Amino acid sequence: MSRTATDKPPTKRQLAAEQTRQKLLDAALDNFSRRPYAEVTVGEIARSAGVAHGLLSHHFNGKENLYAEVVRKINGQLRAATQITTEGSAEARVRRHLSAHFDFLAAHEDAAVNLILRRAEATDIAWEAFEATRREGIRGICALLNLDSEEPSLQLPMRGFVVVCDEMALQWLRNGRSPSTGAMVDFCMAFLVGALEAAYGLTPTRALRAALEELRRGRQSRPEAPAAGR
Amino acid sequence: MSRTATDKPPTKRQLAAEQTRQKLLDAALDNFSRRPYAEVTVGEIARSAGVAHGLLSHHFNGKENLYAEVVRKINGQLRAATQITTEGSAEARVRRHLSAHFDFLAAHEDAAVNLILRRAEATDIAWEAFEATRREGIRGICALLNLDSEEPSLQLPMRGFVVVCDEMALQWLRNGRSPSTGAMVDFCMAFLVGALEAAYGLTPTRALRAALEELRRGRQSRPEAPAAGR
Amino acid sequence: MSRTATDKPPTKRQLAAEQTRQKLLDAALDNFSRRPYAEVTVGEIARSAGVAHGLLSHHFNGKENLYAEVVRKINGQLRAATQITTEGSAEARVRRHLSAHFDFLAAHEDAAVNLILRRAEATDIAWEAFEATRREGIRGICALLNLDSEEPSLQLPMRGFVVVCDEMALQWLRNGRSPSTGAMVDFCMAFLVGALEAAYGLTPTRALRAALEELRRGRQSRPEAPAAGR
Amino acid sequence: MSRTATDKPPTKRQLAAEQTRQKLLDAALDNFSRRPYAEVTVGEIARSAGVAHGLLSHHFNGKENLYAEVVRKINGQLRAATQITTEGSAEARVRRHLSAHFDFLAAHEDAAVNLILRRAEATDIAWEAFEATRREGIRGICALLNLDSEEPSLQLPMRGFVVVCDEMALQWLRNGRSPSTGAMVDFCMAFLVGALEAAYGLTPTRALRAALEELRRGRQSRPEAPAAGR
DNA sequence: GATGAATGAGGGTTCATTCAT
DNA sequence: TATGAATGAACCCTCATTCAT
Repeated sequence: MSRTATDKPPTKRQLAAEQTRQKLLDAALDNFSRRPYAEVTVGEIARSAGVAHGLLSHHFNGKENLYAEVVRKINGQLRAATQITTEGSAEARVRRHLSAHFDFLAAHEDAAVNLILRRAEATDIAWEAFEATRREGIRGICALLNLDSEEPSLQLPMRGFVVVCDEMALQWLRNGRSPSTGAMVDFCMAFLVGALEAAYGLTPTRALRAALEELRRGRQSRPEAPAAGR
Repeated sequence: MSRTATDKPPTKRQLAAEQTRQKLLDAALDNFSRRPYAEVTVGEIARSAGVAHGLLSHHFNGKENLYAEVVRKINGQLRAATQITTEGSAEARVRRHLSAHFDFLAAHEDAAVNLILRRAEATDIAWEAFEATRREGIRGICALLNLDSEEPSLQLPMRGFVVVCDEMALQWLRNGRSPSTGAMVDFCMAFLVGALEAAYGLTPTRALRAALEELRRGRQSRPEAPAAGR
Repeated sequence: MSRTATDKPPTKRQLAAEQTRQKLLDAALDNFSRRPYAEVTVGEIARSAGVAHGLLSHHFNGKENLYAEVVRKINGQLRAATQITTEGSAEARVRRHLSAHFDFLAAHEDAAVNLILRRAEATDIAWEAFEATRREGIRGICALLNLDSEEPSLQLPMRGFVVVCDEMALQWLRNGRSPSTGAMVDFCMAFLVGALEAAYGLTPTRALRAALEELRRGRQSRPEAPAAGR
Repeated sequence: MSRTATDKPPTKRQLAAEQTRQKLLDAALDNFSRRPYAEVTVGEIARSAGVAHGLLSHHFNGKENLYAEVVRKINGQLRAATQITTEGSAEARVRRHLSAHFDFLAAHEDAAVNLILRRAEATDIAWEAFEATRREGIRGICALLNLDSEEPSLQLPMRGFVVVCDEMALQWLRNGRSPSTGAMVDFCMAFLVGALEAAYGLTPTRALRAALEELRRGRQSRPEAPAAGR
């Protein structure tokens, strides 16, 4: 499917075909961002892309697969955008991660609402793509906190956490991005603590305790935020 | 829906009509519980109900409205099922509320998954119904904690809270209802604290502090749960 | 599906619906008579019938079924047209039967060519209809000759016989119906003798011998036909 | 097909092209043997052949022509396979011819059913190929019997004869090749007599009488077969 | 000669809704 | 109120063919 290292250099035609594929993908991203799956027709997508609608099946083997590809694409972009540097404390890095997350969503509002935050079921095949994004999000946060994202007791709480971030982001976008990104991050951090405590309540591990203390320490060093529970 | 305050006793025809309406509503609830909106046809619903499909438009003015009605119905049932007695502490009552919530979801699994937890957008008109449920859920929790659900600083965190409960419930149902309802409630309570702290972080009100202390008090009296933040 | 004796008299609407059904059926018969299955579109049929094309699926559940219905219809007509009186010798009755057969084919030339003589496979479901016609044809001839059409040794020869009649009829229609119907019948009779002798060769039964003698007797009493094998 | 009498030795490219052509032709024969014309796509054929589907139009000028070519090819093979030696009486040679016919059909069952016996109309251009086969078959039999296959009075009966052989062969293949080839040949011979008598009935020529006597003589010398008309 | 990307007409079917009965 | 025949827009997909490379 993808060209390997031993491939001959792509010919002009292959290049053109790839371009067409991208045009279709972009057009689909655009359309699916604005209207629900069922309301977007392949004809519209092809028209947006300026190509014959038959090409859609040629390149993507049907509307469903194209949709899934779109979801994968936007989520890949999200993942790339939330890769953050390793500087600073874990808490600081989580904050930067979340901040980048919100920035990305704000920069791709339509796509964010319809292809990231609201996981419209659409179709089985796309569902997989949604799930992958979610798992990836959890893995990212866990890594920053030195937690094992596969740990069973973390599954539910972390899922809850990412979902809470998404839902709040959704409302935030609807509200015209108020309150500030910083406040949104604060909210998320509070929920993150809640999530970890939930997990800790079920199975109190050393790693969890360390992560929680890390988060608390970070919070205290930010004087504008009230000390927890005091 | 229509009969006014001057109500004459309903004629036989009105009675029969109401029965037909209910048959359609029940059939629709059943069908929409099992398949996404777009995959359910009015023909199927009418067939399930054993009536002519033309009646669907007659009684509900179209598929969309019927769907919204279905969402309203199931959510009304949910609301009724989570009305709890006023005994005990606020914390205890919140727990009972959540417990009842999970029980209801477990008892109506299909409907829960498709009509409550996953707010398939479906259509603008149904979206309203989903939103109403969510608002109602928030109001319920707030009332138990003596909080004003209209308070702006509570909007986002509380939305996050209900959403987190729903998402975890969704996974829980998928997992065959493991872990126990009690553990699920614990999870939710931890997130509730997180939500309130998030709100308190933004605008520290007396009511919030009281609610938080209430929750902490409750938690301490349940020795198996670890003390917060230690 | 069909109304039974206890049915209430059909309402006007049922009557109208049945009329529509017939219009569709007639239009389909006409179209399928002129062009092969694959070249006839449902749109054309509906247009010919002067109704919406959606009705085609409504009444017949798809093009394939409509086609099969058409085949059944024309073959039913053929069967009706070849019911002959019981007067005369067996040989005379067979001749009348064949004569009627040719007359019918000539009167419905297009349909005959495409829906009777050339059993375009079209589709599994239509194949059944073609087969039924053939079986019926065999049964008819056998009955006239006091033969058991289920007799295994008769299967192949009789199949061959009806097929030979059909093929010759096809050429006959192509030739502008020359030679005369009488000559065509003579041809068929000769093949019928061939068929029965083939069967007799394999399993010489009394019934077969009787039938053969019957045919020979008939032939001798028609002086213009040459005595066999002299 | 193209290279003329002045033939230079074929270049490598011509050779390769011819190979491609053959690959395509073989793949097409295989595919058309298994599914009706309309259900076979050029893409499948090209894939089977392992070449680009564009080549199909290049080499054969379209699907229809390729199909006709396939019919010609298989029928050419059939013709070759039924060339028999000149030993023995006319009757014996006819039998050998028919025997070879059945053997070939059995050895190429799929192709036989779909490309020889059942003359699916497919398309005008293929029809010609089917007709040619049929004419050739008639000519072959006539030659063995010293009959002029162009004789008008023979047209219809002989057509009937070959068609009867084909139809019985079709059933025979469906029945798992029962009864034996010998019995099938017997059947055919009986029909051949029927055909010739039909022709003789219309126009009693010396050649026909000779042929009939030849066949009868052959039959008598095969004691297990009952004498005709006794 | 060979490739396969591109075309786009054309297909059959589904389905929510309407409306005469 | 109930029926279900009728409508026809809209859908996605298939596919033979073309043609630049």
